[in-house]
Amino acid sequence: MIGARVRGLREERGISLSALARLAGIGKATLSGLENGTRNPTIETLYAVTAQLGVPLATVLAEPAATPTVHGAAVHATLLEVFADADATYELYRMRVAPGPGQLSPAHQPGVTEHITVFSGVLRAGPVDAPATAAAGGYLRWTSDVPHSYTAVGDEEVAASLLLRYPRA
Amino acid sequence: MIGARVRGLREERGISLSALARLAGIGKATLSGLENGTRNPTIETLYAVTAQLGVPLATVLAEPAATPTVHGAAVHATLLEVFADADATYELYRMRVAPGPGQLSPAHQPGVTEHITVFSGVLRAGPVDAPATAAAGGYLRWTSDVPHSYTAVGDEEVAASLLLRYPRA
DNA sequence: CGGGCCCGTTCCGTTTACGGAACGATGGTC
DNA sequence: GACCATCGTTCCGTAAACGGAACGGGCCCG
Repeated sequence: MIGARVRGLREERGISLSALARLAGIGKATLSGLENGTRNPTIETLYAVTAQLGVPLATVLAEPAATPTVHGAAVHATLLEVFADADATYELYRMRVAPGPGQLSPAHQPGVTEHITVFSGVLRAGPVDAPATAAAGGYLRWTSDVPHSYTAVGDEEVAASLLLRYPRA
Repeated sequence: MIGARVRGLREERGISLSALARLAGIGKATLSGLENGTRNPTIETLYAVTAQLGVPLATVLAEPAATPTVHGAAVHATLLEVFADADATYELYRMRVAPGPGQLSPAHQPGVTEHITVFSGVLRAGPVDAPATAAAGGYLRWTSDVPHSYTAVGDEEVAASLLLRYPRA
């Protein structure tokens, strides 16, 4: 898993296992075992390798579901950041809405608001009884304690940022 | 360094070293040595701990600023994502504004717009001749082809997301 | 073909990270 | 006071990660 990523990065750069081990100041046996997954490396060892590869440690630490994604019929969102404040918790998503029939989302807790800034395409979203439309650069905002919908207008996929605000109960 | 972060996260949660070691399925000696920096833990060990703390591994691996950050007198922004569309390029930032005198920013190219959603604190920002104010959950938007300013109102630091839209020339 | 070179893996002795147990310190209860 | 539970550190034998050396394989060159 992590070994495969290291090996991939090394081969991308076209350098040999022996050479990388020498550059990183570790034994060839260590690097071989790391790449093949037969060793459980220390942070220090892994850092020596990633530093030589010029990538941050996080690159090879394939977090299993580190960035949770939400899939739906038309909507696909990736969590970029969570911010927990005294008054509310914010979740910032990168959202894509595929063209077609759109997607319905059930009501959230009372007081939850959604904030969308459209990057590209045309989005029609909001409470099912009063959706609004925004094109690239536009902004939408509604209180999502009622069922709401997301629909891409036209044939183009919509890209946008979605901010969910959950007030402290 | 990394030990201090683990200790900080553990104490934030108010659980003892013994309890965390038991939950993570590792020895108390191991966790003690890890927190005090007298051991060089394996990935496996560190993962067991961070998983129990509910944070990704990257949280405790003090990466030297992998993502570019913009520092100013009062504003500190971290680039989260860049989105290049046919019509415009978007840059999404995580922004903090320190309390105090605020910060002035010169005019951008014509047509550039800024979009801010405030997470916490109260922010006063916009064109210098017509700034607007937003509290937690609020949204600001202006065309930034004129000089503009950012100021935290009150003593609390402002946290927000900043979206910059650069129309294609 | 033989020799030299570098490749990646395997072997092996040393170092060290590991978990369990023992330790002294602290706080609460009777 | 004695007692007990839990805290975080230290001690210690074991398991394993470490680097160096040896190994087999592939390639090039004379």
